[in-house]
Amino acid sequence: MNEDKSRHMKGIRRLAKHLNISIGTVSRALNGKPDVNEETRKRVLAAAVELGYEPNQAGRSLRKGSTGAVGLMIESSPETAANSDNFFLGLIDGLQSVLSRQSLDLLVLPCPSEEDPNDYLQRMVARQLVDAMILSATQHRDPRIALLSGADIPFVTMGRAGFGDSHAWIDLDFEGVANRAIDRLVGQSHRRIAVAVPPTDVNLGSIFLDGYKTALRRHGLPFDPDLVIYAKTTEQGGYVAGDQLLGLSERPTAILLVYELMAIGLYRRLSEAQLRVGKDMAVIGFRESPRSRFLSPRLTCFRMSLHELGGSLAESLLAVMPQFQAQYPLGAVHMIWPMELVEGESDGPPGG
Amino acid sequence: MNEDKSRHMKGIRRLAKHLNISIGTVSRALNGKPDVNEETRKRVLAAAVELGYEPNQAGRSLRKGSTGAVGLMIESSPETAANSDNFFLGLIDGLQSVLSRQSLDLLVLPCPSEEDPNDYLQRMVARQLVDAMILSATQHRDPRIALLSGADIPFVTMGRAGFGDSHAWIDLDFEGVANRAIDRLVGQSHRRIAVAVPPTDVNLGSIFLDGYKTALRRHGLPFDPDLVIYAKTTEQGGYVAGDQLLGLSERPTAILLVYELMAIGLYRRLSEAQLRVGKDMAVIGFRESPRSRFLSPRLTCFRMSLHELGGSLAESLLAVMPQFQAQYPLGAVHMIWPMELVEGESDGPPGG
DNA sequence: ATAGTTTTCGTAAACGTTTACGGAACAATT
DNA sequence: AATTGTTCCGTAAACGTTTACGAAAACTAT
Repeated sequence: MNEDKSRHMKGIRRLAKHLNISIGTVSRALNGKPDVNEETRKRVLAAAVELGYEPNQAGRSLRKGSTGAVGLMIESSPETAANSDNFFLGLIDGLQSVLSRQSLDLLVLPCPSEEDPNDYLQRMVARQLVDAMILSATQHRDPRIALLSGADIPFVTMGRAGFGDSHAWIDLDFEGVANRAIDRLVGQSHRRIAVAVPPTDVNLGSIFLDGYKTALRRHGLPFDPDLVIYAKTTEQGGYVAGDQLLGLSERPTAILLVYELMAIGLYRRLSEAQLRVGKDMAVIGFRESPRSRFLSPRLTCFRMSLHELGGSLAESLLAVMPQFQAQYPLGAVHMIWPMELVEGESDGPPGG
Repeated sequence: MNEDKSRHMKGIRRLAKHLNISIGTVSRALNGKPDVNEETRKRVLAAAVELGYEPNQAGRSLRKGSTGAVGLMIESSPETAANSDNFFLGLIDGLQSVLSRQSLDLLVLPCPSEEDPNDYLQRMVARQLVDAMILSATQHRDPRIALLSGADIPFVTMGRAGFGDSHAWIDLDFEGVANRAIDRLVGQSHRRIAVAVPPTDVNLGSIFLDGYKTALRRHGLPFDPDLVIYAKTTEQGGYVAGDQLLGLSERPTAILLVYELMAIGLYRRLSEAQLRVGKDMAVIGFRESPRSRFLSPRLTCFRMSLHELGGSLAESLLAVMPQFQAQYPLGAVHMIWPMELVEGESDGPPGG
């Protein structure tokens, strides 16, 4: 060929020169357009790998108006870092497994802790480096939702937001977990059951609390506000939750944690008070982690597949992206993600 | 103004029409170029916020050949998810704090577990959506390094790679930690000290092991290959490391963990064997986490600031980016990140 | 052989920026 | 008044793609 002439060129132009055809044809060949001879398409594809050609994303998305990437916004503050733990990495893997089937790339967009999440999201959206967004850790009445709706960019949120919630979302089954945990504890003849939640402005806390209350009511048990312990969803939070638990005048015999991570701190605080977890105090956690199986005693908690959750999240995102609605005709999905009880040794009848 | 006429336009053109000036001037005003009247610059800036203008990234980077973003490549396999824990989120926050000062954005690029990391990196680089890369979890002789060097894209790695290592890197002080841990244990009159490392093809393992060996030699203690336990760096890995430990004919009195996470599994295994951590078996971990303070007994381990590490990583990246070498004239930094001992209750003289 | 159809390809415009270049306006110097 | 310099701004080309359009070529059917 005339590699001599194509040597100094770049991009698709180089490829075209190399093959002695026009750049239009090269582009069509690479993009699987129908009006190109199969023979030449083969030659183009072969030359592409030979020359290591990859289309320039800037040029492509400038012309197409779409980027072939979706964004996952996370917050990287030390606070979230402690909480979210390995949650995101598991989720990401599930997201990719579905997105890659549509040759969509995932970009994780971490909002700096110094910047306002709204400003950050606004900037990212305006820059148009993704076609759609996944929002994690949505707060009650999260303003980011209005922003994305207004900008008319497809998105899905991990977590309800408490509006009419007409947008697509998936949320964990906080009510179900609270219900089944109470059922189990009451079945073990516990009567005074505490619950640890983050401050109620966090969405998940109030939902969990609602589940807790209705479950108590269902069993004819009174709701005692003293038994609601507000604490951070960290190891440290679990420890201070333990503090508060021990300080109660009429000590409960069981406690429900909205975050599995808190168990570590709680375990320590209880052992400092010479209380045996599972005997003197029943503990049930929320989401299972590799950790919970290796605590002693093993933590009773609820299992879910992060990978599958990520997959469903991706599918529900595709369902609101115009390009993919033919393949994923689901509409805006609203989904409560089911969780499965994992029996440990951290609960049991009061008094052992 | 003639908003009527500018209504239907987009981008910088809209702004220009709105102000009745040329798009060239608008662009220069926004980019802080000197040849623009301060008066008009003010008007442009004001109009930009008024109309909520954000430059289109595709157009900009197509023209400039740079994107204003740097990438952090991570791997999202379930394996890494378990290991890396909250490592990345902490790191990211530190990275951002420095990068944002240069108005650089950070894009986290998670390699799907199904895709070959090299192919993925190649794709991302070729797409030109970042100006520079940060590689995490570099392996021994990591081929990604050759790839980036060849593509002539600035990068820095988190972890040595064992080549000549002429590229910029920062790595944790595995030798120092191993040395000081051994010093401490020997000072507590331990003589048989085990060490748990991942399979040696992982870079950090062999370095840690080297530090362990030289420290033993320094104290005139023999190196016994039986005391090197190969295990995964997870809770599960800590548990099976405990298994192996207990199975040794001549049981050591102390063990050194290359990963703090393993402590949870090890604690459990030891308690199952009725051994008291810190009395019957001294345990020293590697990197401190919020967790280690709430284990009982508290884990003796080594502390570092993820935030500062991220900051240094970002600075050393800027130092190899041509655009910023004036401000960060460091050259290619090779840095061993220092760590500080945190005394817990998990070690002590043999026999309590 | 002609007209119509299909297949295949080249041409050129467009996407939204940035920037080299040159020109206009004005001030300062001779 | 002519020259030089400075300040500011508009024009237009470029970046690497994709794609609407039309034309040439190759069939098909009359």
